[in-house]
Amino acid sequence: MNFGCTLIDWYKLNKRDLPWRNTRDPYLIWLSEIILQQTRVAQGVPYYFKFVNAFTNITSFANATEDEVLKLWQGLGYYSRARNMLKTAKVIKNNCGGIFPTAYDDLIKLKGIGPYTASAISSFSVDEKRAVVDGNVYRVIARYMGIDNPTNSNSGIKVFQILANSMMESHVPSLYNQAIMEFGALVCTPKKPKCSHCMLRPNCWALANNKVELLPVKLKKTASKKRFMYFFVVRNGNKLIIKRRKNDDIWAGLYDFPSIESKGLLAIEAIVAHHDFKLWFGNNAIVNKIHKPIKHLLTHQTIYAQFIEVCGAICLNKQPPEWLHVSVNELENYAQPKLIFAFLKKYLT
DNA sequence: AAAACGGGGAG
DNA sequence: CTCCCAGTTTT
Repeated sequence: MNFGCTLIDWYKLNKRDLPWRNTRDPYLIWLSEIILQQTRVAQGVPYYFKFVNAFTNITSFANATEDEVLKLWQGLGYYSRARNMLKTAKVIKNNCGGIFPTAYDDLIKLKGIGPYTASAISSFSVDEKRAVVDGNVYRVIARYMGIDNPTNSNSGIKVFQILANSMMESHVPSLYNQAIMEFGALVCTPKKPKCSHCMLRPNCWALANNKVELLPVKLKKTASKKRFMYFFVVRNGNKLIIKRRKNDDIWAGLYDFPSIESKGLLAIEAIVAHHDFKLWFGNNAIVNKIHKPIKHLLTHQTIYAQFIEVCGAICLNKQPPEWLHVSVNELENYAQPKLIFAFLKKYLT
């Protein structure tokens, strides 16, 4: 029995019952695929339901505001996915008559849809013959075939795509693609793979050569950077000052507080002496409360954050025009980074 | 070719 | 703590 048949037989018996399976609707497949980019299934499922309920079809999605979409996306990370979804929804509404494309060559032109997602949507919706290559596929092929090209190198990406295409053979693309990914997620896992009861074990190169834990090979990623952020919590009656984050940094389009940033740890004396602090709050501002520092871990940076409540003589005329005064019960309409959301939850109770 | 982009779970 | 997840875009 060959590779593909073995995978598909296993899949039919062992697949998970996931909410985006059993549909050919490219809109629903697109929702699930964007949500699942660099995201575990368990984390993505609730968001899939949120979006399906909020937007029944691509046109209703296209009519949303960016704030609305980001609010639904809050907590999922990689927020450019949400902003790109809205751009793509508008393009489909305005240039494709609201009909979601199913052809790889059309899909690949859309924002947020790369080679993996275009392959997934085109194969799952209309069985276009396109082999998906995601983290699971890299792992299964690297181990089964004994491929040690780095999966995140330019040459490695090419090699794995070619191998993935040829290994699909003449199997039903939707079925084969789902099967190889599900197998990678459930059996050929990154850590502690279930080799002992793997049906591919007779032909697995890595198992025969005792290299299962060493494959796939991945080039080391850049070291995590440290950042020190100081957020000013300014209350004006029942209103708080928030602002929308710029597009040149993390959390683009989400809302946080006026803040300053430093390369290193700052004492409170240095914070109140900071140029921006004096500009915004004047010399008579009172630091009401200094919250305990928080260490917020991201994949590529470690953020040391501190929330500082400020009151007293606020220089209202020196406030940047982009600052918003939002009443406490309206805050829930503004998407916030996890760090800010977690603070507000405690602060407001 | 390399860096940037979040948050969570497993080990 | 490190690794990596149904990757894509930007530099």
